[in-house]
Amino acid sequence: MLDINLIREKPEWVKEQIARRYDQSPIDEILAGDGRRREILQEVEELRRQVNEASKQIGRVMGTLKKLEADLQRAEAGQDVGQPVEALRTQVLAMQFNAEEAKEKPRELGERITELDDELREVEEALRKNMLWVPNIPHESTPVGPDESFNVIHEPQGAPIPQFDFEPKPHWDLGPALNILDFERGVKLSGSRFYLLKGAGARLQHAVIQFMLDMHVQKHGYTEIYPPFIVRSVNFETAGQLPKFYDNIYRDAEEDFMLLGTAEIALTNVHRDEILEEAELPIKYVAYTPCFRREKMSAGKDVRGIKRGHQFDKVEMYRYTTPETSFAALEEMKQEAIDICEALGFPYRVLELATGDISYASVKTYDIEVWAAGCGEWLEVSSASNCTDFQARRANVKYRPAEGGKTRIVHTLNASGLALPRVMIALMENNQQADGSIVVPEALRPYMGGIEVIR
RNA sequence: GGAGGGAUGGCCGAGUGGACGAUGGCAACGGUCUUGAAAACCGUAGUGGGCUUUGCUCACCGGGGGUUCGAAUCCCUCUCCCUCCGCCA
Repeated sequence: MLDINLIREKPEWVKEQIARRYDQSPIDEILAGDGRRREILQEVEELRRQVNEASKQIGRVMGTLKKLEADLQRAEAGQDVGQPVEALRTQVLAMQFNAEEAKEKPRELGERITELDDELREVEEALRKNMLWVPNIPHESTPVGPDESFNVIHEPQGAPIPQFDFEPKPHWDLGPALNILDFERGVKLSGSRFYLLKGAGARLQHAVIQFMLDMHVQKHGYTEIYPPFIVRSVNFETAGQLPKFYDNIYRDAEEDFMLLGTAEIALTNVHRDEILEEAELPIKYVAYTPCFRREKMSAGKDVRGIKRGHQFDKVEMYRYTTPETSFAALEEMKQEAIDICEALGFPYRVLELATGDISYASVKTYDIEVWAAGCGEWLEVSSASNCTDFQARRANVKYRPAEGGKTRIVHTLNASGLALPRVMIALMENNQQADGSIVVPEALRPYMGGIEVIR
C-alpha cells in the first residue's frame, strides 16, 4: 500500500509513476475519498468533543445526585443530615430534572454522530479497497515497458554453457529412465502437473535444499524459519497477494486458511503489528517451504516436465531493513542467489525486470535464470525484489530509529534462493552423461552420502 | 467436538457504569547525590488519526458490533490462550 500522504500531496506525480507500469488505479477517486474522509472526521470529532464535555458535566451532576439521594434515604430513616427531608426531596427532584434535561443535547448529537460514522465507514472501506489495488512506485532504475519483452537481459555468467558430444536429453526423458522421476504415478495421485521424485531423485532434492539452507545460514547470516504452510487470508493481503491473486490460491473451503504460494507470504507477517528497534535491523530470514499455486492462467504453458507445477519447493530469503539500506540489501540478495548458482556450477544470467513485469508490491526486481541443456532454455530460479515500505505498511511493521523520534515503516525484500524444480532440471540436464547417468556436483556430494553419479 | 476460565500500556498487575489513556510495581530514559557505580530521591515517558500544528482535538484496555448522556467495566459475536473431558498421529 502506498502512503496516502504521498497521493494527497503529489497526485499527479503518483499518476505518472504508476502509468510507467501501465496501471490504471483510480487516483482521483482515492483523492476524493480521502478528502471526504477528512471532512467527516473533522465534523464527527468536533461533535464527539461536545458529547464528551456534556457527559462529564452529567457525571458531575450524577455524583451530586447520588450523594443527595443517600442523604435523603438517611433522613427518611430518621437520621439528622443537617437538612429536613422535604428540602432534600425537592433538591433530588430538581437534580433529576436537570440531569434528564442535560442528556437531551448529547443525545441529539449522538444521532448525528451515528449517521456520520456510517458514512465514514463506507468512505473508508471504499478508500481502502481502492488503495489495495494501487501498485508500488517503480524505482527509477527499473526499465520501463509493458511486458517481459522489455526486460533487460545481462550477459550470461558463471559456468560456460555445457557442450556434449551426444544429443543431451531433457529431464523428462532422463528422470524416468533413471527411475528417479515418475510422472505417471504423480498424475495418478493428483492429476496433471504432479510427479513423484523417487530414490536418488528425492534425495537429490533434499540435498539441494539442505545445501542452500546451510549456505544462507552459515555464509550469508540468515536465521532459518520453519513457518506454517497454511495461513490466514490476512497474511496474503499484507504480502500483496490479495486481492489480486485470489484465483491463484488454494483455499480451505470451511475455514479462513490458505496454502502458501511462497514463503514470502509467511515471512512478511512474522513481525506484523510490531515495532522493532533499529538495532535489530536488518532481520534476515530464510525458509524452506513447499509452494502451492493453482496456475489457472498458465494452462497449456510449460506442460512438459517439472518446470511448472501446482506444488513445488523453494528456499526463500527475506529481509526487513531500514529505508536507507534496502537497495544495497537488494544487491546483496541478488548476489546470494548467484552464490548458489556458482556453487552448483550453473551457467546463469541476470535480468532486470521491466515495470510491466515486476510484481505490484515491488519497485525493482532481478530475475536469475540458469541454463538447462536438455530442454535448451533459460529457466527462472530466483526473483529478488525490493518492496520498500509497500508490504510493511500493510503489515504494520515499524521500527524506532536509534536516535529516537517517530517510528518509521521498515522496508522488506525477498529473493528466492532458489526454486527447486528448475534447479533439479538444470542439475539433471547439465550434468548428464552419454549413458544417461547424472554426475552429482561436488558441493552436493556431502549431502548425498558421497554418491558421485546417479545411475 | 463438549464444559469452564481468561485476554488491560515494553513486562507484571489493579480497576465491574461517571474526573480513567487508565492506580501500583518492574524495566527504560533524564536529573540530583557520588571520584565512579550502586542505592535513594525527583522527573519524563504508549500508538495512531484529524486540524486553524510551539498547540488543540479524536480514537485505541484482544477484534468487530450493540446498550447508554457516558463503557476497560453491561450485552452480542469472532479470534486467541489456559484447565478438564472426548478424539487422534
